[in-house]
Amino acid sequence: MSAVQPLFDAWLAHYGPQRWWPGESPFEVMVGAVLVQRTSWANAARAIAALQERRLLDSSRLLRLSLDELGEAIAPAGFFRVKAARLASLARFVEDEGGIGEIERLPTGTLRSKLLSIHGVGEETADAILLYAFDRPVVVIDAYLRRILERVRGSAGQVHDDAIRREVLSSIDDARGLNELHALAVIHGKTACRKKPMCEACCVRAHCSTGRRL
DNA sequence: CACCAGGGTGGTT
DNA sequence: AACCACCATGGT
Repeated sequence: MSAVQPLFDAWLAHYGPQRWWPGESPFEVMVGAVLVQRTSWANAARAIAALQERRLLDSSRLLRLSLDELGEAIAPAGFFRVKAARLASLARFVEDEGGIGEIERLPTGTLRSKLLSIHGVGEETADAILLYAFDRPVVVIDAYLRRILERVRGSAGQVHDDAIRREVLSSIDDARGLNELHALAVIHGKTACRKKPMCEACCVRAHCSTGRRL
């Protein structure tokens, strides 16, 4: 019996469909996935807007810029020196693969391995790119989802990512649902009570003991 | 003032 | 394998 379905149903009913990711092209989504690392979406969005204004949401054009210039453009997203290098390696990957059109043809497992080989792309970023840029049915596991599932499971000890993947996929296995699940987990984590670990009422019921509503 | 935000890397134990 | 410091801006 999976604990995921009741959470998904409650969140969807309460918050409504989120329809992530706000991005017009796969490359823009990839860039956004890096820029938002450990950063609020509001700040990442400013950096994306700055790139858009300079017509840099294009791998070949982005590669022509120096890291200093790139860093200056994305400064609002924070960690700008690190992220400038990561965007450059992302753009180089797209160019080396022959463009987004070629990347779209790769099988999900192959694409995931390639994404993970990019410097600055870890598991969460790779899975977010697979799901939101390329519409692949993968589970995006972030700190929110881990925290929530650990609490719902109740038992001590950490829940391994592969166990989370299997449990989620037993209830939700299509890209559309997995898209909503991750978005709703983030929205819930930002708006519901922040007790660590989250109380069960926050996760499952219509209210939580701190008085903030689900 | 402290704490957080849609992580990942490199170094140390 | 499990920590740890570090990266940096903007909002609350």
